[in-house]
Amino acid sequence: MTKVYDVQSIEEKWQKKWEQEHIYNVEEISSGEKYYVLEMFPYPSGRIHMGHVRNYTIGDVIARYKRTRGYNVLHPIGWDAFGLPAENAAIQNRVHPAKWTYENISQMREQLKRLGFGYDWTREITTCDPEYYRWEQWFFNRLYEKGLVYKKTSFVNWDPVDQTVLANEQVIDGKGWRSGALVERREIPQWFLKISDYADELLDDLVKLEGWPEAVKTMQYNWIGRSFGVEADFELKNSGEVLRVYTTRPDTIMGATYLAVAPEHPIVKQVSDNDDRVKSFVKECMKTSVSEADLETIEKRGVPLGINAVHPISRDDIPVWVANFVLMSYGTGAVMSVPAHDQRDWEFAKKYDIQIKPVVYPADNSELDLGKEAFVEKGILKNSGQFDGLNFDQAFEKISEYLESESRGCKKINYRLRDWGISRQRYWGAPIPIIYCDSCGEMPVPDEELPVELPVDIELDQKGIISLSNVKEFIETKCPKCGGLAKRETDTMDTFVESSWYFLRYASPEFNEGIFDRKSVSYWLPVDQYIGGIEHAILHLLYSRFFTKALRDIGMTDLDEPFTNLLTQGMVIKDGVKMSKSAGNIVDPDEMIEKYGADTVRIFMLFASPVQRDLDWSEKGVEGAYRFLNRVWRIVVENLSKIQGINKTELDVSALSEEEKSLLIKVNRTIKKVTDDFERFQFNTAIASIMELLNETSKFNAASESGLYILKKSIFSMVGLLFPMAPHITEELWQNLGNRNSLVDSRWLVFDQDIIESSEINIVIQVNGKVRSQISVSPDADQDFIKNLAFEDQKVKGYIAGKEIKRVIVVPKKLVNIVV
RNA sequence: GCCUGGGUGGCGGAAUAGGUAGACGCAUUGGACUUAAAAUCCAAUGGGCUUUAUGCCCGUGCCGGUUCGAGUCCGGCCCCGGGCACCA
Repeated sequence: MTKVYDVQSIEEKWQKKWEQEHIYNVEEISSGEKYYVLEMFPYPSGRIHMGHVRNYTIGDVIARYKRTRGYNVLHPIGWDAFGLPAENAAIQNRVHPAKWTYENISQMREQLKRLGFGYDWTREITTCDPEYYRWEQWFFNRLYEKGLVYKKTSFVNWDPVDQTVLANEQVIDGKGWRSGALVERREIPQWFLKISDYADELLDDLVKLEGWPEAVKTMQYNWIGRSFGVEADFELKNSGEVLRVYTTRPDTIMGATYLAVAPEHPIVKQVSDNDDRVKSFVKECMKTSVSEADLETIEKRGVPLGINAVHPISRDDIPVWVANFVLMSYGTGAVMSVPAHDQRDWEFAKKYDIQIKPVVYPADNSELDLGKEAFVEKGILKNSGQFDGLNFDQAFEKISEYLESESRGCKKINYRLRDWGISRQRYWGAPIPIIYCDSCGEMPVPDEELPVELPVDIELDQKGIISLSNVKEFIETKCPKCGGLAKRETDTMDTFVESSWYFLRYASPEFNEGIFDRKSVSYWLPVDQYIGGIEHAILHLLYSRFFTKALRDIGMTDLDEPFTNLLTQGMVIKDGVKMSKSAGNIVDPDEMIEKYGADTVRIFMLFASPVQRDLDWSEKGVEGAYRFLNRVWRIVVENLSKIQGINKTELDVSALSEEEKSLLIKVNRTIKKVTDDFERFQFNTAIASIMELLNETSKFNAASESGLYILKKSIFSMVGLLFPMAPHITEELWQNLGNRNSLVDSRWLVFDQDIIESSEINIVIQVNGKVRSQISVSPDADQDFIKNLAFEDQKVKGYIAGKEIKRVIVVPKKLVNIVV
């Protein structure tokens, strides 16, 4: 064994060995339990970044730990390979997206291997491979058959100079990122998946996800946003048409003093043709991006449409406005505005001098002051005719009943969740398998003609842009029904479609008779532990849940939910901001590996911060991790010859010296602590406690055979506990310690509870809640005994002398508090 | 704007069910070893006070509350991060 910890050769040696022995490849076996641990697969952007390193280190530790606990562990990896950056690279570097993507993949694959992650590489998936997206197209057809696919128009960001659709990310301060032109909203036909059909189940099943963070569940709950309200019809005076509004506060309906509709609402068009003011306002409203954050932060503005509507209950005339804060995509695209009881309506009414009519009063009879803000709480109705005196619940019932009896409204459940628009006017994506025939209409591509392959063998144009709408050979096809000339859909699918089912494909990645082998999926799924960034809390996870349920409903699986447990990791921060190319604060993992080794980088990542929280990058911290592993190396080197011959199996604990006993207890406590921490994924404190054990072991002087045995046990324990986090150095040490087996297939360490409980425990004595003294007692000392000891304590006596003792609180095994 | 998470020494963080605030690491300072440096090892390290002690007081973003006892629970505020449906 070398004196020096030779990082590079050790890591290379073990990586080679693991790969040669295919040690991480797994199969379905009938005995024992399976465990499927999965990290969110990477987008092949070029090189691995620290965020990946963190994510995959956490996953690798869990996979290795579970394997030592006897599970049959599936730990796969793949590539989320379609997406926008590949097209940007094409434009910037004139390189074909496919070439760029595959080159990135091979580079990143090597980087992952260099970090020592134990993946089953035989299951590697690449989503831009036709053998992958073929099944996605097949699934699209099933959804189409079930009526879960439909086409409608919706808005996109349009760059009027570049004549292209822009992603929200490409709109900066309302302008196209390359052209700098003011972005417009443009309405185009697009394909949608009816996720709204699953809104109730997606919402109600959240309670079943006990292994998910509350924050993620709350965010999904609010995102789906089920609300109970009322739809009410306001008749338009000019046309007799009905304007339907949705409200969750029907109790305030008598206070409605105007209606507001979205700029895209059909009735606006009728007016804007003859009203220049409305026309220019609507045009103005179209000059924003489609992102909700932008819409919600712009100044609230509106103009009157010049038409009135009849209130469905009071029959009063109220004016109709068009306003930029009303969303066409939510409810009916029209709202009744009650300035007295809604803050946004209040501000709008103040701005445009519209009447404010209070109809709900505080239940405690306190005064209603609408001078500064709206009164938005629920209360008692007044000025509401027949509904006066009712509270919210009563008013909700009576008013909806009344509207229903007059055929002017009804109760309605609404969702904030919108259907999923999957059309992208982009090249680098999976083609949507639809054919348009002039005589037969639109239809899906028959299953036997799948995959509809994305043509890869095409040239970039002068700007580096590729568009499917220019590829004649792709577009022109024949109609599956009549055989006549027909055209293919040129939109591709949102890349979220690929990532919504990849975790199922890992169960049988080579299967070519279907989307997956049912047998394999029922063995491996659900994913026992899913790990990824908190930024995916809503979209990716919600879409994956939707796909899983839809696959179940077409009879492909029995799964209700894809991910049993979810761990959301924080970001990697440097100098106060997220580590990213755009911030210019990237630290290349390869450089760190070269300098300190993969084990050091892994240990730092795990030690610097708890997994759910953001992690501050610090090279000083990396050096600390490196020092720690060097100390581990050295303690083995220095003691190797001493402990080699020790084969003791029985220990007489009562005959041990204090020092020996103390280390023995520490070893057992550390095993317990690290085990508990691993179960909770608290790797930072697990490492801290191994460091404590190392500190105590370094000070230890083995003076007897028992002492040497305890020293050996401590060293073996440290190596075993560190293995899932630092696999290379521990395998090397393990072998040098005379073991023949690999730690990969070893069993997790056990601790002896009796030894842990054999030491005395510390009891804190407080007087009036302040710590004044401490005593040491055996763990089974009873309360009265501890109480008496506390009162006899010299320091305590000084604090309680001459004072009346009001109360004594004894918390077993913790403290005594004397209140005087 | 809406939804959501966070704020503890010089720094990263610990305190698992309301019970010793600051484990472990980094940095800094002093010492040992060395011709010297690096590496390593040992020690000190939240702030203040003076009577220098087995001492006292303050201290977990801010204000208030509950409790024998609050970093932890409750109410109100401030600041920072994540998401907002075409970045992935």
